[in-house]
Amino acid sequence: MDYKELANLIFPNVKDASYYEEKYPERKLKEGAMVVRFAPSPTGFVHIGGIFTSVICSKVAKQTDGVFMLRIEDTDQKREVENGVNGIIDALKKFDLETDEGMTDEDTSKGAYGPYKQSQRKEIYQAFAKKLIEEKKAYPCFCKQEELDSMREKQEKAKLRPGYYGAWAACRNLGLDEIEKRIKNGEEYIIRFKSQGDPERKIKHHDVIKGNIEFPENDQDIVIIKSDGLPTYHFAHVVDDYLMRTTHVIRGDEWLSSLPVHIQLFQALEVRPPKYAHIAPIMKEEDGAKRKLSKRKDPEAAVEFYSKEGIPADAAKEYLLNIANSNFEQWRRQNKTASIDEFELQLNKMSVSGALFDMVKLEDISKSVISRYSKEKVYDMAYTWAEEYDNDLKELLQKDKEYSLKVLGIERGNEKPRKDIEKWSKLKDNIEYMYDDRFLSEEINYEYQKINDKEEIKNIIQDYMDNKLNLSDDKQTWFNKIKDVAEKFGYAREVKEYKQNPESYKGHVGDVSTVIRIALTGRANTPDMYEIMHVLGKESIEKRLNKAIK
RNA sequence: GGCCCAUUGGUCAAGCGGUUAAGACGCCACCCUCUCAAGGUGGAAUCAUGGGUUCGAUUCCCGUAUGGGUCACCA
Repeated sequence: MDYKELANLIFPNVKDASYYEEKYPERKLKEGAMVVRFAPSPTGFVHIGGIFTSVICSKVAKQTDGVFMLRIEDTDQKREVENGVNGIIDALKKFDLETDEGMTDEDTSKGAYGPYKQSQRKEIYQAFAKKLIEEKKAYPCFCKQEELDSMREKQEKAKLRPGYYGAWAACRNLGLDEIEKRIKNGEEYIIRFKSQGDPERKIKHHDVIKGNIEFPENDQDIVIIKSDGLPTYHFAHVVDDYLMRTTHVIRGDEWLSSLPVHIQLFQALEVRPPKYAHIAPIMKEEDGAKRKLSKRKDPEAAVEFYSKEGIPADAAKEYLLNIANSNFEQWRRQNKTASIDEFELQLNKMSVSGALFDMVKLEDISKSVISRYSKEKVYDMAYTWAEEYDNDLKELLQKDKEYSLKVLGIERGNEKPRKDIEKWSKLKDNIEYMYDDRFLSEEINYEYQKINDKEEIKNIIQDYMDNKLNLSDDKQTWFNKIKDVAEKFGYAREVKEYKQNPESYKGHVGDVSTVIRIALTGRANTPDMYEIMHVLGKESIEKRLNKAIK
C-alpha cells in the first residue's frame, strides 16, 4: 500500500482536485478589482459586526468593479439554526447591501463559483484533502477525545505548550499497514494536516489593516476534516477562497492568530494566499472595562435592535462607515446630499484597535440623515416601521395621509432642515399633538411658563383669536400681530427692548407667543408656529384655543 | 501562562522627528431667535509610564503597566 492507495481508501469517490481548479478558473476582472466575501455562520443571530464587515466588503468591491460574495459557513451542524441563512440575507437586504454572488435564499444561490454553502461543498474539500494525503501532507488520526484530553492534561502539568504537535502527535507517523488495518477495522478517524512548521522560525506577513506582523510558524497538526466528513473552518477557508478566487479576505481580527495556519495550508496546496484585512471588533464599555459587543449582553449587538428602534439603515451605515474611515464625516460635511456610494473607503485607513460603540453619535448621525429625507420618504419609512412595531402610529399616519405628509413636512426641505427625529420610535411623541382627534380628546394639563395668571392667559388668547388670527397673513404680518397683542397687554414687542428695560414691561413677545403655542399644542417647544398654524387650519386652531380657555 | 496586537481629550480620531497637537460627537457659554431643534462663535478637556536614540520626540528603539485577541473534531 502506498499513499495514493491510502488516499483512495479514505476518499474513494471524489474527483481530482485539478477538476475543481479547472472548473473555477481565475476571474477575468480588471486590474485592481477586489473579490471579497462575507462568510457568516447561520447561527440565527446577525451581529452588527457582520454588517460592519459587509459594509466594508460591499464598498471595496463596488469601488474596484470587483465581486462581493455571500458564503455560508455551516460546517458546524450543531450550531446551525433553522432559517439562519434567510436571517442573514434579510439583514443584508435591510441594510441595502447587495451581493454579486452567493446565497440568495435558504437553498438557492447565484454565481459561477458555487455552491456557496459549505455543507454542499463536502466533496470539494475532500478532493483537496485527498490530494494532501497522497502528498503525505495530511494523515488520518485515530485519537479519541479522551486521549486528547489526557494529553492536554499532561502537557499542562509539565507546563508545555498544549496541542497536537511533534512528538505528541501520536498518529503522525503511523505505518501505512497499521493505518489500513485500523480503517478496515472500522475505527473512527479524522484527517489532520502534517505540519512542517517550526515555532523557532518566524513568518512575516503584511496585513492590509494591521500592517506588518511576525508570528512563530505553526507546528500544530490541526484537524482539516472532521469525523462527519466536513472540513474545519481553517481548511474550508483555504479551499474556498482559493477556488472562489478571493483576492482579499476581510474578516474579524479574532482570526489573526490563526493566520500562520492558513498561510501554511495555502503553501501546502501550492497556491498563493489572498491578501488579508483583519478588522478590529466594535467594543462596548461596561464598568470601566472594554469588551467586544456581546450578543448575550448587548441589545445593540443585534441588527434587530436597529429596526426595532427605528434607526434607518442608512444612518447605521453612515455610523459604521464613520468608524471604518474617520475621514468619512469630513467628506459628508462637504457632500451633504451625496450617496455614500461616492465615498471612497480605504482599508489601510481603518483603525487597528476596536472602537467603542457610541449610541449618542449614532443618534446624531441618524438625526442628520433623517433631516435630509423628503416628507414622502419620512412618511414611507415611518409607516413601514410602524406596521411592524407600533400599530398606534400606523393608524395615526394612515388616517389622513395628506395631512400626515403636511405634518412631516414642517420645516423640512429648506436649507437648514429640522433635525429633531433620530428614530421612528420617537416620532409619535413629536407629532401626535398635531392630530385633532388625539389632541382635543385628551385632558391636557397646560403648563404655562412665564405668564401664569389665568385671567391674563385667557385674555391674551381671546384677543388673539378674535382680532388677530388670519391665516392669509404672510409670516411678517402674522408675527406683527402677535407683537400687537404683546404690546396691548404690556409686554415688549421685541425681546431686545425688554432686555434693555426689563422694569418697563411685564415680559416680552416671546412670553406671549409661548402662551399661544401652549394653548395650541400643549407644549412649550414646537417647530415653527406659523407653519404649525397653517397645517392645522383655522377650524382646528379655534377649537384648540377655545379648549385652552375653557 | 505562551503567542500576537494595541494605548492621543469622556467617546471616535487626524498626526507619520520640529505643529499654537486638526476635526466630529458630547459638555459649557454666548450669538441668532416667538419656543425648541438646527445654525454660528468661543471654551474646558488628550499624547499610559520609565529609559534610551537624537540638537529635538506624540512620532523611532527597549522595558513596565493597562487593555484586547487567541490557544477545539466552534466558526
